[in-house]
Amino acid sequence: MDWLTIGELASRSGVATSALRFYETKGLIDSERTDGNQRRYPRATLRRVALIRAGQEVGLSLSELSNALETLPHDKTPTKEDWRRLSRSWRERLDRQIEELMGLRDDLTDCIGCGCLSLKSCAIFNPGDV
Amino acid sequence: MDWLTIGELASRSGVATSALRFYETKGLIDSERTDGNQRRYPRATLRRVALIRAGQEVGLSLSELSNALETLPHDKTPTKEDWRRLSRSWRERLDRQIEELMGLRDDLTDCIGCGCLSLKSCAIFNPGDV
DNA sequence: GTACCAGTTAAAGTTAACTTTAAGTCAAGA
DNA sequence: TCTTGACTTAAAGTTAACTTTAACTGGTAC
Repeated sequence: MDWLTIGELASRSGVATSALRFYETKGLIDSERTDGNQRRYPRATLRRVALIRAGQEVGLSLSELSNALETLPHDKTPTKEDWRRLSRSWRERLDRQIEELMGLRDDLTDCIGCGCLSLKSCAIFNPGDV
Repeated sequence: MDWLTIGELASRSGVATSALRFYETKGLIDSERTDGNQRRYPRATLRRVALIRAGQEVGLSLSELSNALETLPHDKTPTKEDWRRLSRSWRERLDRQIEELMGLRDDLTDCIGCGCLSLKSCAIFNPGDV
């Protein structure tokens, strides 16, 4: 197995070293140390970091990600089942998010059409569907 | 014209009084004062606050909103043209956001289908389309 | 051996969007 | 008059997700 320094991991993942250290304090990733106390990451960490960034895109917080990734192995490739489970739940989340934004867009479109200067009847102005 | 106290504005808009005062420090809304130094808001502020919340939903920051609202009258209903301009630009923003999320969802769907354990070829793992 | 870059740590700083706190004022009801 | 409850302010606190800083160590090129 070949190991990555924090600088290598940073440049390959596009995530700053400071962020990687930060992730480590949060338990999202972990590392071995050399004799000189430097971090060395297994290759699988590259994937793990990519997952973290993808998860953030989906709108997950680091602590939610921490829970989600808890079930995945730190030092090797996750199984198909691991990945299937994760990606399915993220997809559902994305679906909900898109749903929500599209609803808002529809409301907005209606408003453009109608001029929508009535506070009482406008969907945008009455988010709780009053 | 009848005026709203900060408490009334808060309960009608669903925004905390502390947030309303905060908005005022940011110049997003403004108020008159009574002899006893209490804030009184014109009715139009209700709409303005609703616009702020809607804008936030669309993903705008308060400072972006501050710019967007700068062109609107503080103390009366915006004209159709004011509103048309605003809602159109917000709609475009929403379109882009939805576009982006749908792209991510497609990638994710592909990944579910393929098991997607290859770091090299996976769209999720290679956000920059590598 | 000396320069220099990559790495180490703990602690403080950053930004957004508020909330909380503390200490005080004002208006209305019993 | 006394007591609430709604209001006022400035200043400090909160949370997330990091970044920056300062002071130090380790490894490599010349």
